Amino acid sequence: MFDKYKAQGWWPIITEVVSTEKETSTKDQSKWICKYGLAAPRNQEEAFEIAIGAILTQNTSWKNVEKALINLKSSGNLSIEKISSMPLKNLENLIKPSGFYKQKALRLKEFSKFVLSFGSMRNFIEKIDRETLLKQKGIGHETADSILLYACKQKQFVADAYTKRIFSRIGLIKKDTKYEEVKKSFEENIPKNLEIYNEYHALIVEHAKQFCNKKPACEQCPLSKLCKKMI
DNA sequence: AACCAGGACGTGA
DNA sequence: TCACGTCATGGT
Repeated sequence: MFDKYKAQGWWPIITEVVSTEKETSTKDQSKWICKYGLAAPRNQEEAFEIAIGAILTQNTSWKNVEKALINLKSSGNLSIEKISSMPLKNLENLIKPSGFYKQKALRLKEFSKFVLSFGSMRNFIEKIDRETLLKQKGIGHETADSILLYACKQKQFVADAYTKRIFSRIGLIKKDTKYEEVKKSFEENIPKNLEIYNEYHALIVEHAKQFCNKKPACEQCPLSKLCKKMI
């Protein structure tokens, strides 16, 4: 997969692009895009954004999550303090494009307050463990592992639905294998290395999007030869 | 116009 | 434990 897709450079981060065109310089023409390959998180703000993105992307396409994140960021509300203190209705409106916006607004607020209970994002990153994180409402296995791996740099393999779909089709696991078991088998069979955990999951997502989606494109798939195609 | 998207939770069996 | 309904917007 790496040969095919190259390094993914997760996690993606929302960044402001300032236009340098002179003709329209009367207005401050800036736009926001989602950028990969930044070696994020480079600071606590990005770590927090990653956690927020992990919650927003629950059963939702990343494209819709981008819209929600840009709404938050461009309005200056993508911070622990703002999300935990702003009116619920405002938050709901900002994240509406990501879907399930009422429950997600609550989850974002609860999570932000949870981080605040550690004192700061830095302390949260230092102290948080998987069991404690899983007790938070709205944070299940995958979201927890995404936050721990990509925001906190802990060696936790993210075994999402894509992972199960690809590797059950290939024939390496059964399709009814539970999350914790899939996670364990990966952690036992690939090098215990942060970069590899990071990149491996990102490649799985890319592969699932390009070829191994619900209706797979097996003809063009780079893994076609080694796959048992157990659709 | 159905169907799907980087899930999680509450419920009843 | 486990299958099933619910939550919701935007793209194909």
